[in-house]
Amino acid sequence: MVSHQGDSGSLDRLFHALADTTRRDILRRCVHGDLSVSQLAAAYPMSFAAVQKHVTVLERAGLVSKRRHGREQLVLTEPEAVARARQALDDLDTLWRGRVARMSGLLAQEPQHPRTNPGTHEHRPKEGPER
Amino acid sequence: MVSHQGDSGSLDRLFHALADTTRRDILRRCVHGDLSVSQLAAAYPMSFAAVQKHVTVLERAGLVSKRRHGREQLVLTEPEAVARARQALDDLDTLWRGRVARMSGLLAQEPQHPRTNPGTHEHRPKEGPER
DNA sequence: CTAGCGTACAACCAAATGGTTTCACATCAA
DNA sequence: TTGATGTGAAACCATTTGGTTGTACGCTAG
Repeated sequence: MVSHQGDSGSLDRLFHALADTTRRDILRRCVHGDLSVSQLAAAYPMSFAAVQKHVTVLERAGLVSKRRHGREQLVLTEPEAVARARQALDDLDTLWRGRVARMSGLLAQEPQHPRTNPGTHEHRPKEGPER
Repeated sequence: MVSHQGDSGSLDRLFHALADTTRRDILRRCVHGDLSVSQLAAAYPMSFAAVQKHVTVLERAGLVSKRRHGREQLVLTEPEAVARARQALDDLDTLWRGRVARMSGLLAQEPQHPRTNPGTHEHRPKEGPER
């Protein structure tokens, strides 16, 4: 497997869309698909246009679709896009697991290159400076 | 159990760090943890400082850690952070699945309350200049 | 010790982001 | 028809991002 993802730009858009609290909240609210953009907008302390932009970002990432209902647009989250994002993370994890398996497999025949095995690595050496 | 993640800002940082092809590639290269920042930088068509900034973004998101080896800094990806991101996606998916189950189960006795009060939903509306 | 490498950080710049207000256009209700 | 409502898109602004170059500093090699 390790499906090497085709389009990196689409993944960029996907993760970028997920990288905002408001947008993730919109996704959560729209699993039912019965909220219009304006109903959605009423739930947030920002303008209608701002929420509309968030929805547009989600739409271009494939994370939601819109369905007309009269003059309203009902927003519906697309679980397949979420699955695509998860697949990318799974690929990373698989890579990591592969590394572990390979390490334990080669441990016998790779007799300790002086500083190859870090052993216990400490967690979070320090907090990076504010940028 | 749908662990409602505590810090939204940390998830923002996580997904933002993942939303760049170069950074995802760095993550892939650093599963083995034996590459220094300058070795890493040699692999990309940009300056050392640019790669260093990418590493900093990954570090602040918790996706990599650095380990000093002499005068070099070896970069190591942290699979636990990847798991955190995946957990967030799983929560979304669970929500979606729950919706399907609930719909087929409760369709008879839940006659569509038109609009749930927007104000009562906890949303954590981005306190302060967090962005 | 001195030279050089690897790293960190600052200053700077163009472009993108996230927000605002405003205007235009459909569509529904009366 | 008239008017209110829902949506979309533009212009604009402040801040962030992603890149550059330059400089300072720690560590290792000779």
